[in-house]
Amino acid sequence: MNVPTDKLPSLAAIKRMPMYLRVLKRMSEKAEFASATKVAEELGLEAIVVRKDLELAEVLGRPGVGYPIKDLIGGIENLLGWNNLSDAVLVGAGSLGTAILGYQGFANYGMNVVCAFDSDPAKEGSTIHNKKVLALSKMTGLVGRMHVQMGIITVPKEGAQEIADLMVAAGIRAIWNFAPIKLTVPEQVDVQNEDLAEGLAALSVKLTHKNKS
Amino acid sequence: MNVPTDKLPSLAAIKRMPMYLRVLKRMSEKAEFASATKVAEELGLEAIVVRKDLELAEVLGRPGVGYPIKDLIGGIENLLGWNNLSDAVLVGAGSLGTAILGYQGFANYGMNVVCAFDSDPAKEGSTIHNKKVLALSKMTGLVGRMHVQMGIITVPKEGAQEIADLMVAAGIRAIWNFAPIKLTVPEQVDVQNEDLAEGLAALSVKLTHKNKS
DNA sequence: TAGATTGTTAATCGATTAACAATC
DNA sequence: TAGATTGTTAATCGATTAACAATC
Repeated sequence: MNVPTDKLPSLAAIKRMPMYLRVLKRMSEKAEFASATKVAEELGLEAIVVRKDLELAEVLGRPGVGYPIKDLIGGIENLLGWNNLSDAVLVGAGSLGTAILGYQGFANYGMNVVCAFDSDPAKEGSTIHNKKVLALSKMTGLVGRMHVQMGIITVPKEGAQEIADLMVAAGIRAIWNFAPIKLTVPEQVDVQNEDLAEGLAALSVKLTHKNKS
Repeated sequence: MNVPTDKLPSLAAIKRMPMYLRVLKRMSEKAEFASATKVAEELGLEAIVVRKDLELAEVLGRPGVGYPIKDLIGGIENLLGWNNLSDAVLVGAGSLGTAILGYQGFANYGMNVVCAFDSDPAKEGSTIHNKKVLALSKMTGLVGRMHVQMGIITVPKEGAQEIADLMVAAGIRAIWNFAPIKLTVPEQVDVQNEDLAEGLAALSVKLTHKNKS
């Protein structure tokens, strides 16, 4: 049952979607239609970029008017799979884990963090930002029972591979990895690495370049 | 006093540098030379990518042998401007701010977070991960006195623009922004936006796609 | 000498930007 | 009708990948 082979979305475009979603949700309170021009202006982008990206939502726009905002939001959420929430578990209730647990609005981003796990007995049983912290030994069972698909790794890099192995064994299919290390996982498991140092590197070169010239 | 116009580094390559730095520092304990082949293997990249990227460090490699690791590390740090630490201040001592203050190894990434600021009087005077939290009103003076160049914004989006304005007025030249909002700043000020939702979007489409096919 | 790996030029690929007819 | 904006095709740009002679 294959759909007509859509244009395959570029990663760059996908990464811009959350930003569109935020702006569109705000605009939806005041208007019914949004033009690419307007959205671009709000975000400091070129209108052509926005128009190309919004194609991916597969919503017909009206020349001279713009796109119906509600449909656009629906289209983008559908593209990302954010129209029905995925359950996730987080392992590593340190300060980064805590920050992520406290991040408001993952619900807007298609994700429901069920609970956290930590191997430190002192943290076991506590509650962080309304999420229970459980013993790591309970993860496998819970993930299996609830068919949790997504795992978030916020442990120090030494323990990250081990946690990834546990997650994979438990049936998790996508890993959001904050440890600065390459994880080895079976190819059917998706991994998204976050590396804060990337952004800092980008900022640093700009600053350095500027100071030189 | 211009250098011979080097190849201008691509942003993608720059963002891979921290990863190289980590691997090379680890390898430097055991070996003197590292080949692009070996580095690529460690990181799950293609050797050609690594070879091209390492060009930017402007270190001569030896055919059949590889690159002198120490020099390579120096070259990369020099490229990024991480050989001499930049001072930074952080505004917003919430859970994300706390996580960043606690992040070990910014010293490896060329940055020294001097202290944090928060507008909540209850936090004033406290210490988070060994960094003092001061009243926001003290920021301008401190930044000016110490010639701090970099500002980190970890306040909720409602307050972010205001903080950016304060930072700019105080003389900050680069802003690392974690609030999900477009900041308006003079063009000579660099901004690096971090948006966790980007990575989540990328992971979500992969997962969604997989579940469909 | 044989094997590995660099440095560099050229080819490919993909994403961004431009152009413009169609249409609200 | 005039102005704005879409949808789409083509042109440009930049990054990745391939190829290979030079050399340790």
